[in-house]
Amino acid sequence: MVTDSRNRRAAQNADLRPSRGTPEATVARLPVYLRALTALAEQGVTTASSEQLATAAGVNSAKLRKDLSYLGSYGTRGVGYDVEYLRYQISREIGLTQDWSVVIVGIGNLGQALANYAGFTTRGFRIAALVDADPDRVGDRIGPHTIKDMADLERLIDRHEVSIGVITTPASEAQGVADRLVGAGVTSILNFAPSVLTVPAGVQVRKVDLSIELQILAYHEQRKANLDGAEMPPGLAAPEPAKEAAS
Amino acid sequence: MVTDSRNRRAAQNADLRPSRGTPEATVARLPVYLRALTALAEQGVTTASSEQLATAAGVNSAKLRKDLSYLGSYGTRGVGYDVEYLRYQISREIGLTQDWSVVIVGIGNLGQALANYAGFTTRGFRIAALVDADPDRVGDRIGPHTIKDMADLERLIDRHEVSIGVITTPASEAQGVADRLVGAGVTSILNFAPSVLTVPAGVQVRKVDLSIELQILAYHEQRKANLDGAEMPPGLAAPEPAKEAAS
DNA sequence: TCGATTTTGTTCTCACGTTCACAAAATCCT
DNA sequence: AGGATTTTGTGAACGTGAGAACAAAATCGA
Repeated sequence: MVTDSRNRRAAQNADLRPSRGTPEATVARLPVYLRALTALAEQGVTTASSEQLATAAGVNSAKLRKDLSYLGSYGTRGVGYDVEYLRYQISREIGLTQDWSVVIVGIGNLGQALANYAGFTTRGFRIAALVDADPDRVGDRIGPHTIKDMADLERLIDRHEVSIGVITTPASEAQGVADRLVGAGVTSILNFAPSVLTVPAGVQVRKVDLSIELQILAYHEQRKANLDGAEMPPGLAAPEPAKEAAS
Repeated sequence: MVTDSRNRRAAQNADLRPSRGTPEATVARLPVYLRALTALAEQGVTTASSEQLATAAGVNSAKLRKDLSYLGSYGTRGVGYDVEYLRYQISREIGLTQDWSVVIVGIGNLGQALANYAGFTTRGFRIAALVDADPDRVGDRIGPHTIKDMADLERLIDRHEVSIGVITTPASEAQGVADRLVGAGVTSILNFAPSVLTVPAGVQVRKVDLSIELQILAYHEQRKANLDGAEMPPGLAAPEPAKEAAS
């Protein structure tokens, strides 16, 4: 049955759930604002205008104001934002006023780096366990943590009420690990393995891919190089498609 | 001269520079397609439909087709895409048919992890140098590389024609390092330090921030938790703004 | 040869995100 | 007190991106 496509922009949910819709793009910037506020607080600044804040966060001030307006009216016209107060409000919005337990799966170079990473143990997150499949590594200590056996994954997740999993295994293992994490009750995954994860609806996955970032930079490098040298007219760049596939 | 009546959305720049504008969102997905194609090629698949490819890349097929159409018409209707041919075309578009020299600055845990990271040394990228400011670390070997002194940064960049710099220093050092990289001719930076970089126009910066990713996950976790438990009516969530700033 | 089938390339529409611009609110100064 | 000044919060315009839908091109089978 086709829902008649005529209620074009009608029935905006603007009536049903107005205030609880913070755009994704905004959510992604809130941590940046939080960091900027923390830096200002450490400098002893108690009040900041949207202009100051925007500069510190590397965005433009209109965007910052609009972003903050989704959380509520926490500024004072003619004055600016109270640094500590806004800091608390953003922390609360993100959910950093409570602690989140994190498990890191795959303690290779990257996993170790993350376990030691200062920003990781910032207030709000607690490393509940480091897990690896290699028996030789189990028992090794990384800072204050001991590497646990992969077999205990489900038990550890349950005992420490882990809701966030970080995958730093090889790509070939990532999907299997994700399945076990989800099966054990994890509902958010941060994936560093270069592989596409399939998870049930309701499970959040974010992906960090180092080689993709590099490739995006390479693309822009190449564009710059082409512009500098011979600016070739568009449409002539492609040579005749030889199209001899390796058979 | 404007033809009067009907050009509402007319005067699209579709006439001036049509072919050379690949959207950023598309560029960011090309590496994903490339990886999917490589995986298919390794399985011996020589031809793939947009549907297959899209599934492998974790996107929907209409988006994939539209993305590929920016590069040109490299598919065959009724058949699909030749895997090897498309792989080459995307590689060329991204700029992976040439080699890019990369310098990594700051060889702490993360820097070491990156230096060893397999995806990093994928075809297209070459680690030209590892650099650290700590004299104790200079001379240490990481795989096939030797850590060089920070003082030699400019010389190394020049000698190896480095165009891409990776910053894995503490946040406090990041801007200074960026300045030196740019001064020495680097035009693309991948920044892992949690700090906002200011660079001249024309220099590309991409940022990878682990704690931000975690915080975004936390936000969604909290939303899920709030929905499960007591769905509080919007507008009542905020307690009275106590607003006692630390004076 | 010609129709049936497959699958691409592209158009159109809608949703989302960004930026501008300005009224509303708060403070400051005379 | 009241006008000038500062700065927020937001409405509106604009631009980019996503997805549905379909015509055009290629193959296949009779």
